[in-house]
Amino acid sequence: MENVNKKILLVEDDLNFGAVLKDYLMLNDFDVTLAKNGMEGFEKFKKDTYDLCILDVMMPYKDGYTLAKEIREKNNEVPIIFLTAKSMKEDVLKGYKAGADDYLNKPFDSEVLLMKIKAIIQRKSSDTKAEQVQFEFNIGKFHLNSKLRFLTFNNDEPIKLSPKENELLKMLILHENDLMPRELALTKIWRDDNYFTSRSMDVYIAKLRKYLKLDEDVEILNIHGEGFRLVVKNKAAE
Amino acid sequence: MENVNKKILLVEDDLNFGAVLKDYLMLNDFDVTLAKNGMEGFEKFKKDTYDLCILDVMMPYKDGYTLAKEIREKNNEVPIIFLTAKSMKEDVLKGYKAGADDYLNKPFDSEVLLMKIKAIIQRKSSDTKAEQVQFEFNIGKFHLNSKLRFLTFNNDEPIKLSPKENELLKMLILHENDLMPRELALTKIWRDDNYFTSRSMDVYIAKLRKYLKLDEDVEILNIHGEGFRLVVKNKAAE
DNA sequence: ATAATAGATTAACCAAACATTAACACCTAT
DNA sequence: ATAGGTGTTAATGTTTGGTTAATCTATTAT
Repeated sequence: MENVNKKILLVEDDLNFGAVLKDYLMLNDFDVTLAKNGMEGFEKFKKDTYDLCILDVMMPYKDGYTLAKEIREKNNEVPIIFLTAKSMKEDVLKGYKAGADDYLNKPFDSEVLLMKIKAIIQRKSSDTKAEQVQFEFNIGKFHLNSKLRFLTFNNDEPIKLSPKENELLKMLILHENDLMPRELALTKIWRDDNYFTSRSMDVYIAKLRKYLKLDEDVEILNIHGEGFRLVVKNKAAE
Repeated sequence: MENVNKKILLVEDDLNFGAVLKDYLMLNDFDVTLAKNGMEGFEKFKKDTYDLCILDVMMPYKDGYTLAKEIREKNNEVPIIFLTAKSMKEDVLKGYKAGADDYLNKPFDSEVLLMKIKAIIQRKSSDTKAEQVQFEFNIGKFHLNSKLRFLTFNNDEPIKLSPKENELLKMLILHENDLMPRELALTKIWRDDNYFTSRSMDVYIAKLRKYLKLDEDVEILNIHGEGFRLVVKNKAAE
């Protein structure tokens, strides 16, 4: 692949500051799209793919956290950096919970931001190298479209999947017939690994099992203490 | 494998602060090793593998940056967080250049540190998992998949193995036809060698023997006072 | 030969992990 | 306001895994 510039979505309601920051980043060889509020930011996010999102926290109508959550529902991977004037602990924690990769208090030094951006993009691009852009999967007699989040069986009406159902099923399919470690799903999808998220995951496994009952050859098995395994029997007959 | 706690190397010359931070992290289910200077930190780093390093920047003899550079020479992947009293831009940049993943100014909020640690470990944890060891074995007419923990005989339905059964059988296979010392299994699998774990192991040997009865050429023999020996007869006929 | 030690096997028991359904909280859109 | 969708927490039941106990058998040392 050629060396294409990294694309950044910058959402900042302070138009002056936003323009200055955009120029600075563009001078440093990033492709920057500027949105002036959360709504516009989300629209632009949906229309394109970005390597990084920089979100101001305090914005009218839709704040940075809400936007981050919406972005996370669409894309669980893209790095997010929050910009904020306040440095209150609650806000920082809220940010990390919303799936932030980093946090920066205003006023900040632009060179520091640049370093952070480079560090984050670098580490993402290394573990994203096996990145799955693929979003259509066949499993037994099912077909999953993980971009539109629906699952079809034969010619039945498609089953709409929630974001979590979709992510979990996709991860199971990507490990078809192999172990999908519990911990992996929890850290990647739930972004936290504790007793409650683990119970929550069990609930979703039960939901998926219910859907998958339509094809008796498809089954989610548990490997006690390790994780789950999606198996497809009679594959020869496919 | 069981859910082992993440290991953190903490290098901090302020013994008081170091001990407090160590306790706090251990309360949050991390395995913490504390080193009181750069030299000791590097020694400990070489002796073990860690999921994260937290380095104080200002330390006598060997500062945090130098240590980070040494660590990066050995390991390009392990996440590093710097702790520093100063918030000077040059230092921050120097830190990122040395391969930092994050940066925290003292005094900092311990909950914030905890969030950062979790965020960082999560995003790293996927590519660290690539440790592919051997997990498929043939023994007589059996086939063992020790990753998915099952044992198949011919085309029979796979026999599900418990973690202990699986580990023990794997160890026996790795010593095929040779002595597998009792003490080895106890220290490696049971992590303790006493009367009760020894009885427990006998129970597991009995369980394995029951499974292995399917193939009359495979047998677990006892070597009195020494250990066990997995033998395969008529190997020529295989 | 016999006592002492080591091993074999089955069963009983408890704790942890998992499964499933229901209740609840939250947000969004009507 | 309210209905629908999504995700978490609670409540309850089931399964699995591991230890311990009880009872027997084999081996070794004297």
